Amino acid sequence: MLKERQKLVLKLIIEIFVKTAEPVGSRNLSKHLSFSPATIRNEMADLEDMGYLEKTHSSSGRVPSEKGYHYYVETLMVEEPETEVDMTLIDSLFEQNMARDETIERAINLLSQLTNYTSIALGPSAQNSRVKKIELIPLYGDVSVLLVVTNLGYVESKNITLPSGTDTEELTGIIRILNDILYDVPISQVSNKLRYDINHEKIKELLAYNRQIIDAFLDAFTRFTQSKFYLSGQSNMLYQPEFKDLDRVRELMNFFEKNDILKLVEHESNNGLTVRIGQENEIKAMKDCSVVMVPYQVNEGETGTIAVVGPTRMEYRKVIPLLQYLAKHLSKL
Amino acid sequence: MLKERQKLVLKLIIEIFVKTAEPVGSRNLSKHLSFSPATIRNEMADLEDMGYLEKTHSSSGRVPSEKGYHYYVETLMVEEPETEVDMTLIDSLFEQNMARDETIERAINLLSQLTNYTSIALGPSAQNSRVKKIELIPLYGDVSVLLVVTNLGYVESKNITLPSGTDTEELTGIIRILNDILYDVPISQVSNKLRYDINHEKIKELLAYNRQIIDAFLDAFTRFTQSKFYLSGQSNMLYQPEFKDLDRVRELMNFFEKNDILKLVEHESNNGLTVRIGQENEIKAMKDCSVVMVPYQVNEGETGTIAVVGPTRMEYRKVIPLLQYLAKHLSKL
DNA sequence: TTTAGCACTCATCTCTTGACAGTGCTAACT
DNA sequence: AGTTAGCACTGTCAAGAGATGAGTGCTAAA
Repeated sequence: MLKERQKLVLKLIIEIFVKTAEPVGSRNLSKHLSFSPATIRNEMADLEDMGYLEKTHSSSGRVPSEKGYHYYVETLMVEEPETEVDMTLIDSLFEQNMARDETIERAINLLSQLTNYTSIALGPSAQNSRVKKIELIPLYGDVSVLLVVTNLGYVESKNITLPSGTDTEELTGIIRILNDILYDVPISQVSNKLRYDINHEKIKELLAYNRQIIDAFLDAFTRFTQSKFYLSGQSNMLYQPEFKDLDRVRELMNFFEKNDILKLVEHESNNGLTVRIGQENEIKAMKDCSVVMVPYQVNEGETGTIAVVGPTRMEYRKVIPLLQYLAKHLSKL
Repeated sequence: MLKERQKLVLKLIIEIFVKTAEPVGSRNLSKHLSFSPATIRNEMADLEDMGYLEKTHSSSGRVPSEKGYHYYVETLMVEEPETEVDMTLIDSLFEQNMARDETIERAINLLSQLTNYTSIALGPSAQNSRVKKIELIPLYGDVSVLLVVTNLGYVESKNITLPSGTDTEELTGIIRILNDILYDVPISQVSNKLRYDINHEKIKELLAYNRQIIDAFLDAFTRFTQSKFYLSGQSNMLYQPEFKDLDRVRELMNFFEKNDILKLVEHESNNGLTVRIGQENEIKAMKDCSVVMVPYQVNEGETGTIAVVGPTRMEYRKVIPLLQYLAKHLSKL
């Protein structure tokens, strides 16, 4: 158990380090505290022994350890008061009443602007919705567009070229069959149903008729299962002093460019706030980085995630409330 | 007019510099040529006087000037023979017969992989297509989804909440009116038509009835006019020696992150290959960068652009044929 | 016209040095 | 006991001094 004064010192060190990114020395600390540098040095030595602080070299000031950050986030941290102002900015964004996709995108942009870190949103996927209606609309020549609409309003389309001279009535027949088979089937089960439920007489009929339509379907459906994702403020990281080394920058930017970030954000079983500090995200490029993520719920079973990626030296007391506030807003949409 | 030997020297300097990114000296050149360093130095001095070469400092080797690159691209350059191999890779990508969006995305990825530069594609916009069909499909409660389909198969949708207790028949009536008014109207004119053609009796009726539907429409239509765009291989630039300076990196990454790249790629009136070398793209972040772009045509009036961004010291003789080859393929889709 | 030779110019790398920020420890003070 | 002043010690960082080397321009000879 930490003594009160130790807590105070730890908190101060973290908050100063978050601002300056420089190891914090006893002289510097004593300006904010009513103890002499020597006393503070003793406390720091103790905190280091307990694993809350580290040194960058034998005669440097102290730097928080991952354990230190954790303790800070869990017990020491108090919400940054200025965050209130930022929240009104979020409010006003939501007042504009835009389409959800755009709202998420703008929210993520705002978030990375407010925090100066990188923001990520994983949109809800259509995977949990069910087929509502399938349509085939003739366009020109032999080309038609296939439409699939789900019960939550997700839409996917794909152009297909039918064998020339296909009978229109026959087509409407096919579409009717598809609607019969697939109505109210969850998106996640459609491809199985189409592929393996071949015993079904009607599907046999269909396959015999035109393989291409089925393929177009499968294509459209796989697109349903890919949830959109938004990324903003990557370049903010370049202004963080921990990325003054070009190799680190390359590593990080490569990482952002790949879709590996998805793995990072896949939220934990625990469905509230998750804070992963430093090494905990096992990705090499994310050394010295932390991820804070919060799920949001859009509909029954439809959940997405928003997250902020920053250096371990992150303004948790600002980021965490902002993320939670944003998630609450998004859930209300 | 350049003498043959001068052309040879210029070409060699450019091709060596493209590989090494180091100023090219006379001794180095003489290894590839059957003249002594002194002779070559004389030619280089002449080429510098004519503005094809530059020095980084008084006693450094030579570096091509922008004028030098231009001359190279226009007259000296011969297609890199290995590009053939890359083209078969492009071929095999197109054999997979994916949806167009995905094809473009994958093509751009491949392109940045093959070149080690950054690739951009500007998808064709739906702006030039016409309204084919409008539908309103009830989902649950008072929520319906609005669908707009164009004659080329573009689809946009938007969920709307209708005033509770809206009559279904009334709704189908509204949709019929909208279809009547907007059928075959070019997307680019829809919003004008809806907004200013208010004299039209039927629209008056509609507005009186429900403002929300109109807004949903306008929203869906504005999304039609935004052409998708694809960006890949940003981080490739970080491995180019011209970006060993962090400030440059920040500038460039910022630029990539903003949608300003669109401005860069907006293709010229001249509808073939465009090569913009160095300062010609007036954007500060693009100092020392070149852009090579080629339009591709998808349908009557539907054109997009693909482009490669790299350092001025770019492998033009590889990039240009690849881009053109890719554009040809995309046009065939 | 070509080439060898030479003096000269920068950029770059390494080594040294001094300033500086911070620590741990000891001894004195409350 | 807990706190504080003093001091020797340690590591980082920036600036300066050579030393090295690649490359040039110019001149004079082949």
